[in-house]
Amino acid sequence: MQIQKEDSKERILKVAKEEFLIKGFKDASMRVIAKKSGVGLSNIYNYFRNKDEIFCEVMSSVLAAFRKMVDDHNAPEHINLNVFTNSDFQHIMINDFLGLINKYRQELKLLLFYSHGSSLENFKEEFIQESTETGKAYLQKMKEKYPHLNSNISPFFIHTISSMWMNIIGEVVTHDELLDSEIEDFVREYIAFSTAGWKRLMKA
Amino acid sequence: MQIQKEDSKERILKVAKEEFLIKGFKDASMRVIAKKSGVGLSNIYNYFRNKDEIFCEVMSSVLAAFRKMVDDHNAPEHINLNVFTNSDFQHIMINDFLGLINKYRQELKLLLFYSHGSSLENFKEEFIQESTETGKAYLQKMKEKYPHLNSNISPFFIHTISSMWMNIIGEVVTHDELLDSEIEDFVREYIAFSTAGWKRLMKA
Amino acid sequence: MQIQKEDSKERILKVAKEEFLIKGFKDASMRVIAKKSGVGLSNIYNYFRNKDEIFCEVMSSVLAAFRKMVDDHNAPEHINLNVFTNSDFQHIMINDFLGLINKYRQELKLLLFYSHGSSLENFKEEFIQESTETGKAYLQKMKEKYPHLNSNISPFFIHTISSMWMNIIGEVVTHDELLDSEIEDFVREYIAFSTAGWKRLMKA
Amino acid sequence: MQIQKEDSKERILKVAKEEFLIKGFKDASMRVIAKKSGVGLSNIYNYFRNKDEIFCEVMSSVLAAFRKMVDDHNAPEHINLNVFTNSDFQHIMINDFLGLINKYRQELKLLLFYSHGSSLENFKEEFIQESTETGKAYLQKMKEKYPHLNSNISPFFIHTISSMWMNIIGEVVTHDELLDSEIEDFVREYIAFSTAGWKRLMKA
DNA sequence: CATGAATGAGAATTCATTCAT
DNA sequence: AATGAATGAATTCTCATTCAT
Repeated sequence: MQIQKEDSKERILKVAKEEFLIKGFKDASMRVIAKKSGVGLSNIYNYFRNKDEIFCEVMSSVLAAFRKMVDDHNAPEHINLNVFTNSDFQHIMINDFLGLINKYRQELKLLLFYSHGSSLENFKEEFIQESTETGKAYLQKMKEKYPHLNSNISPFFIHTISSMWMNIIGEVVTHDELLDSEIEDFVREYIAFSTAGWKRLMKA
Repeated sequence: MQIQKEDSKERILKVAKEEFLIKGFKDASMRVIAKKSGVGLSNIYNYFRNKDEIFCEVMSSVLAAFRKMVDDHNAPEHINLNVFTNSDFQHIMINDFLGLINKYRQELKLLLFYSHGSSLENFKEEFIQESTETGKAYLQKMKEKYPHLNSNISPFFIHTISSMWMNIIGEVVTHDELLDSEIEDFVREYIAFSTAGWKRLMKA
Repeated sequence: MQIQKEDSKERILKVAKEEFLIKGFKDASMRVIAKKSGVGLSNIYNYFRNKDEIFCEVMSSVLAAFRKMVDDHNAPEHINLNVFTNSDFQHIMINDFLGLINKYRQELKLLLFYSHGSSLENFKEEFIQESTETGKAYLQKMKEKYPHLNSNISPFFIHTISSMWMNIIGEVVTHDELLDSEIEDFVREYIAFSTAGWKRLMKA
Repeated sequence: MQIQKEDSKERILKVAKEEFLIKGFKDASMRVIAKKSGVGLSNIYNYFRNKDEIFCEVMSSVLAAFRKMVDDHNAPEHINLNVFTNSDFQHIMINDFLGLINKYRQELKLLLFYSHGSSLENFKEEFIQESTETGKAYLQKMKEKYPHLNSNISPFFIHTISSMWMNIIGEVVTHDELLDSEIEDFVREYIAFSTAGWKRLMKA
């Protein structure tokens, strides 16, 4: 019947991703995925153990890239006390983020907005938590090195800033229509905004 | 059997709110709500047309308060070009927000995180959109009044800032454990952070 | 459509019993039960929480009768050291059993042979265990009262005798075709057989 | 990948036996058997026509041994009118049984308790039926040879005694924990019990 | 205002088996 | 002898909602 043979798995993944983006993980139906993939419903289970495994496989590449990026930024040679205040540094980091976003726009959308019910539903919260801890550690080091600076920032503020990062990613990812130039404008503005903000906070 | 008679509706609303907070709108079950309310399942439909109407009714008070607050802040006498840069002004506004949050913590949680599947699922997006338009109008007026200031902020930046506000509300609402003092610290920090940011952006 | 209205539950129970007797608990299908009952599949779940609850309800009467009979026989005034050796006593007990069997033939069949997968699947084993303990207690008392008798019977023998009782019930229940006279013959023979057996064992 | 090549069949049989013992014939899954055997699911069908054939092959040895034992005992030179009443004779027979049980404990368990759904599910009943006929023939011969003895035993009693034999086998097979000495005690007791029983029945 | 029965579509997953290679 | 894809029917149970009384 179907012309294709072995790419069933790829078709399933492709269709599943589309369905997840339309309905969300929980409301996406295996029946529909099967039908749209031109694959027998039960046959899907020869490729994936369950719906969650499909979701995770759809997400695997972005998760790996995400993890790699975070680890790179946390690598010892990059640990630098200017993270928040140095706009060059921020530029690099943001551009990395933008690269990720451009490549994995759909997956990030799924991760941030459509993962409810899957085993990745807590990813965002967990990542925020992790970022918060990283942020606290930065401030701790700062306090040691530059005692004259105010590094006495409340934990909840750091948490909120981490959350904002995720929020920004969510916004960029959601707005497919943004031109590159618009994003660049935004980035410039955000860097100006936040570096000024951090300077003020820490000079107090 | 049941002592109460007419407060059935109140009991339904109370139980429904709890269920929505536990399961989310979509996954909350009418059966469970009926059982926990001590009300016959079909009887619920004498009080509400459907599950969505329950959700909206649960949410009606917070929506009204929200609307009122926004309208108040947008009232002509409050329109003021110091919105972003004057920290006193921000303080007032934030305190209003905090009052709302304290009073409607659960409802806001529902609105921001548990409304998927309901007719209010787009509330957050719509509100962000509205705020964005308001923000744009402010800047427009600013440009007219103080031509020397930079009011050429990209629409997406404004949108993102609006989104951040919602995000912050979400964070505060989520963290029930925060002490008042911690929130005060956070507010002071955030005001310092953002007013500095805005000043820098507009002076450019 | 259907002429009957309120007896749906009864029809479901009746049909379910039939299906269980044909297919066994596990292989009986809710769909089939629904179809044969002239009831919508999902409607069954207005009457019963799940398949197991149907089974238990089908079985409730026989379980109660069973329990009552056992308790009666274990009542203090009936505790008697001639249980095994006195044929009159056995006659009474057996006749009670036969009454039960006649009344609950199908249910007993379900309980003994068709309960696999249900929450009652261990009933037989548990009952044998209980009977074994009761048997041991009898022998213990006997030892105290008539020291000259041999009451040193191995636990496994007692267990096996208990199991045999269940086995006999199973056989009688299975053979619907037996005439009352045939059962009477059997009972007479079995009593002769077993009382002689016990006497020999205990005189040793 | 796998070191073994041709013993695939043996591995399948071994694993299948384990699965049957855990889940029963019907609930044992071909997929699981394949996975645990390290054999492709469809490859199993190169060795066996279907699940039933696996079960039968697992059971073939015990069935042959069972058949042989029964035939031996029914051989003309062994036909003896003391079957029931002579304890020496019973001892021999029982020891044969115990040998079988020790060697084929698992298979007997499968045959008696886990064969539901397979083509051997009626083995027990059929064997009981066969034993019953054999028993009747014995009694018939007895009646001819010793007219003064009561050989007028009801068919259902004979059937039940045959069933008891199977029941006893089931109990012994089930209780893996029994020591040899405990089994010996039990056998001695059972022989005493049943020979006394039979004597009483036939002298009447 | 309340009840309980009914509906019909929907969910994910599992099954033994077959087929083409 | 082995693989992996495919099949098609089956499973129990849940859902929001409606209807007649």
